[in-house]
Amino acid sequence: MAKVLTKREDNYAQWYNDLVIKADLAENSPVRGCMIIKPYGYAIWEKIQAELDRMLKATGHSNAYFPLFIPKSFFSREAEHVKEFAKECAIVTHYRLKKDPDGKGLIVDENAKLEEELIIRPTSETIIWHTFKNWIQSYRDLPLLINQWANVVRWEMRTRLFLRTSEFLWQEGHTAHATREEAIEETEKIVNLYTDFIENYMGIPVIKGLKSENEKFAGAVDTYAIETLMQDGKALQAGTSHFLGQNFARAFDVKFTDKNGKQHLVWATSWGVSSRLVGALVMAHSDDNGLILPPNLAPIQVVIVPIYKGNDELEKISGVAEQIKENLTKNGISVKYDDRDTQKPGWKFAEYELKGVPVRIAVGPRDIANGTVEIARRDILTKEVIRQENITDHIVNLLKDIQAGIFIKARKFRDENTHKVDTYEDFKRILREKGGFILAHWDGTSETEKKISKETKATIRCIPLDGKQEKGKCIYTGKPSNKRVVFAIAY
RNA sequence: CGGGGUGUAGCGCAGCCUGGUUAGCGCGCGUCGUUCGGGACGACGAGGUCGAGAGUUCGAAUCUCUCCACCCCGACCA
Repeated sequence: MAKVLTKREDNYAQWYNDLVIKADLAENSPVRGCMIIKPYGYAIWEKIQAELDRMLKATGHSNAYFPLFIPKSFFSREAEHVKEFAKECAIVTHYRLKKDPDGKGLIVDENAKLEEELIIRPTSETIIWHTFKNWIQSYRDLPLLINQWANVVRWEMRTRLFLRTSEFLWQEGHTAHATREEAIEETEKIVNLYTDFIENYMGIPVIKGLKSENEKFAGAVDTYAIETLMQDGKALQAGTSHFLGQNFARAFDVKFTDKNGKQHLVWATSWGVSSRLVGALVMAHSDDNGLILPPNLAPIQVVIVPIYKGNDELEKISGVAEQIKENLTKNGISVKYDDRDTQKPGWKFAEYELKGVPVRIAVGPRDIANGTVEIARRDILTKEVIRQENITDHIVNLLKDIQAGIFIKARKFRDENTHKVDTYEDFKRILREKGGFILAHWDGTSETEKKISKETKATIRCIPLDGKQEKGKCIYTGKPSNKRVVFAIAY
């Protein structure tokens, strides 16, 4: 037993760290707060990317690329924006090094100071809106629907692999529209697109909603968010979509001429999901034996492990295994046949379990004699023996079952850990004893929200979009409220 | 930036308090043999500027001082 994980119930945070490292997803880098994403972890990110990219293109968005560096002056243009991001920016001040005259190392060449410092993008609204000014003149140029896949840097105090790192990978969409209604429609379209992706590909149920004033994006009129619940009862924001109103158009003077020759400021949105989703995927489904990956995002969906003594046996087994692999591959399934003789079967079983491969097929001498294979599913750890001739259909259906089962299990967990409370005492008790999402009435003021968050660490995750209107009293102030909001302790 | 802690082989650690041959252990790694249906076993082997610098001493991983790095807890956050 080489790679044992901390048990979730002993220390959930440690379990997560162990898992990310032992499943070869990522490791810490020499640079504080930054991670090295290893091939297996990156393969998951690539699956996420590929599907989202397809969905975004299908809804009319085009990819482009904007610079990593943003002139400092761009930042000051939008007041709210600068206020929020100023405290976590990395800044480039010089462009040259020179030999240290006193030693062997290198030092910054003070003669190579930049006239205007460059900020490493924490997000790209400013440089994009600076550019959009030149791209947009007429209503004929609208809507403008741009996405970019990029890295960004936010100088974080405390970091955790995938969940919060100083540098992370994401996609950021930036759109411009002629009307307010159209921009809001775009903002909502993206929230729904993210929801579709996270529920149907990642297998994680979400709550869609609006952010409160305190929690919304700096520079946005409204922020829509999708919130997910992790196995330890903490919430994780999985994606955001912002209706920016005319704030950035005003700051960067982006106007268009309408059909009647009149000039108007354009309406904007921006939205993104990040490599944090990999962390969500790990925390939402996995168990004490390792990762559990939904088939739709698993880099390897099926692994075939031969069990043999000697080359004669291996040859026979390989004949069967290669045939199975070929048939599955024809059905669009990604299969790995692991015939390495450097590792034992038991070692391979444990390794693929740790890495969350949804289905394992074992083929040994008994199977050759009987015309069977052994099939093990990762999510519920069951094994069955089936006839070789039925295998392709069986696996196709099994992968569908696993995908559905993972989602149903996560949804059941989410539902069981969502509580309605009507008093502040119950609120604190549930938070302490169970965690999870708490649906409670709130008087709508930032002041109350801040007090609750200071006293309990719980924040308003969102004001649900599909929440029913319901008369009630704020759990903190007793003032009237007509809708419950979602509270939780969040990542 | 406050409060706590840790730096010894690729990884995880012991040794330090009470200085003394050649600095140990587990995992991992290499070779050979037996194994192979849930992380095999045995034998042999390779691998170290003990975070850095200065000091005390006949002698420092061990004592003293300075510096550096990282981790955990708080304030910030996708």
